[in-house]
Amino acid sequence: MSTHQGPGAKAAKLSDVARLARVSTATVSRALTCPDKVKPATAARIRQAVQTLGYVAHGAARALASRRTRTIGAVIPTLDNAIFANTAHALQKTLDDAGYTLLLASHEFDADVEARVTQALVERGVDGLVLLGTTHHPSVLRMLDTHQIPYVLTWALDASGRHPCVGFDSRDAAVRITRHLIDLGHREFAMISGVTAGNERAAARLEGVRQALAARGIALAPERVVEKPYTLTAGREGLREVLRGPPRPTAVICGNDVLAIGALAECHAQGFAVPLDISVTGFDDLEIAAVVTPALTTVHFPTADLGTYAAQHLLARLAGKPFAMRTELPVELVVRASTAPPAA
Amino acid sequence: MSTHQGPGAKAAKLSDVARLARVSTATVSRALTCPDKVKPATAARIRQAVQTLGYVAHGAARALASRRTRTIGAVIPTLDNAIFANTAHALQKTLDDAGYTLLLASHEFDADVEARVTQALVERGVDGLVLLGTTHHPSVLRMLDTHQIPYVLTWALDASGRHPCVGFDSRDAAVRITRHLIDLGHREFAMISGVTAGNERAAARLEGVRQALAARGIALAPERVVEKPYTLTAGREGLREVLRGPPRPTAVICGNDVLAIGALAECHAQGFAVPLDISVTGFDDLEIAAVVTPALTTVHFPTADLGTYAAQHLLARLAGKPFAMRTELPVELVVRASTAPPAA
DNA sequence: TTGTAAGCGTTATCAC
DNA sequence: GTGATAACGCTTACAA
Repeated sequence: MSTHQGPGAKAAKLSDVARLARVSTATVSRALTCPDKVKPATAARIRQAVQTLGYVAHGAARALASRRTRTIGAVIPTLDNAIFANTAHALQKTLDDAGYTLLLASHEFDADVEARVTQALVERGVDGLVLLGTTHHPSVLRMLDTHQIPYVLTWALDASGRHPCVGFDSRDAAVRITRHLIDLGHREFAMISGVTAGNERAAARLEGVRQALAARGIALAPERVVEKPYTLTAGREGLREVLRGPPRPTAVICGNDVLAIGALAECHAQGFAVPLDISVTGFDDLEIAAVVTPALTTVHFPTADLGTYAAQHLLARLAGKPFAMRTELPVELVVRASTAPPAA
Repeated sequence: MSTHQGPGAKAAKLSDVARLARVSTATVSRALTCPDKVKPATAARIRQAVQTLGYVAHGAARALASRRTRTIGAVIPTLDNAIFANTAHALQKTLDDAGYTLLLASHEFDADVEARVTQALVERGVDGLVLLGTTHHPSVLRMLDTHQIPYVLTWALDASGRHPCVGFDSRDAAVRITRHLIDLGHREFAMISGVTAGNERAAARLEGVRQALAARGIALAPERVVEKPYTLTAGREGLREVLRGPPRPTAVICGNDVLAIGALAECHAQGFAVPLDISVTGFDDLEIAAVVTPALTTVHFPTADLGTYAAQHLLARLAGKPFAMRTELPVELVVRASTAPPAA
């Protein structure tokens, strides 16, 4: 039963609760944070007073005195890509269950912006930080060190072994999907990559494709590689571009699922049968890719698990529990339809 | 040029900067918040000291002393739906440009959780709050009043006129789309609605459809209405369910675009030509709906603009500038292909 | 333009 | 178990 306050009633503070409950502020503070350290009767009186006054703790004061905010920051490239929103969602759920609040910031693939928003989060006093990827502005890691802020890198695996990380191996995934296509008999490849500048994941995927092809002696001509932002229309454009001039590629690998869906849409628009005339593959694999485009072969990345594990990693560290320095999540090659090349 | 700190160097505080710059803490504070109130030479010395020490302000202390956090909270149903992620993204961009940080919380369509996370944000000391929809737990509005926190309701328009809001009229949009279909000649309708419990937007859309049909004397049989969560597979299921038993509906209205895309996928799976055999319409209209499903008729909601305007509204209030109590954003009926009913 | 000093609302360390 | 009280790091009158 909540007691109604008059409109505009001034916000109560700890001392108000203390006065009403006829105890000291210290006791109220204890009752609020470790209820088992006060006598049940006292605790009840305090609870009652809190109710009556509609008391809500002042987070800043609490943070200043306790030197903890129960807040975790996450810096992601963008919320506009469902795949990151997905990770953010999992992060937020896991943290919320543990009584932590998530502070979310995005940088739209700009390293300077990333440094700025990270500093903003540090200023806000986050107890821990989730960073996406392994390459960061030097000032970022320096800040984390200076302020002794626990952090975890996600969506990638740190090769140096110096940073805690939970992620998957984009390059290896690209190698696997490419080998799969080669094994099916494809020889004419094209790639619609994400923009590799400032995006190590996009770069790793492109590199993996290149490497797997080179290992089998297959060339990937420059005009067969285009870099595009992660949008559907860019995927359509990309397909048109890699189709210029014969021979037509039989396998088009896309940097992510959004590009792949766009490419598929363009295939249909141009009258190609997929996967009969041309094979399209992608990464990330949103639910939508699975439902809308049954002809799509993808590497599925467990992006929600990523958020959950990253959160758990930080929570463990904050609780002083042991934690794995490096967690690699498995990725899955999802073949939904035959992607063999058309008979020549 | 940043000076490197030894690893683990203790975080500097304002007084350290003051000492190094040979000024008082007050002057440093001023230099940091209103640089034009200190002599340029002093400011330069202070900047230098800040650089050298890698000083980062302590947000909690600052918030406690200044009684402002430069932080805005937003409570949304979920990040899992791209449409809300979209609004969140716009919010965050606009706020970031103004030097504010966004605190994001979601409640998964549970009113109690909403109350809890809102309180968490109030505890964090948000300077303002963005709330989605007009119906909220009573404790939520009471808290905002008690703490005098500026807020704005979004994604809906407040009928009472008591709350600042920026949104659109879901019911009216539903009426418009339904009338459009009636005018084309449809008489057999079905609706795959979102879950209306705890979701006033879903309820408003269903109500709008019902009302427009009733106004023209068209019945919507109970078995022609199913409520589903906003997922693609639910959309497929929904279509199967409303198809049970003749006569087959010629027009299926979906509560949002995700359901609509799922329904379309199921139409294809069942061999229906869309929009020849059956017409599918939806709301929200993600980019993906436009690219992947050219047969889809939708009402397009400007969800990104919503985030931008909501942020601007709060920023204006915090700056003491005038602001519109109620902002209605226009929605757009997007017809991408004929949706006339099949000849009987 | 700059310095002094009194808070801001908690928590935490002591005694009791 | 509970109560004083000194921090916590910064802002902001007010004074100089």
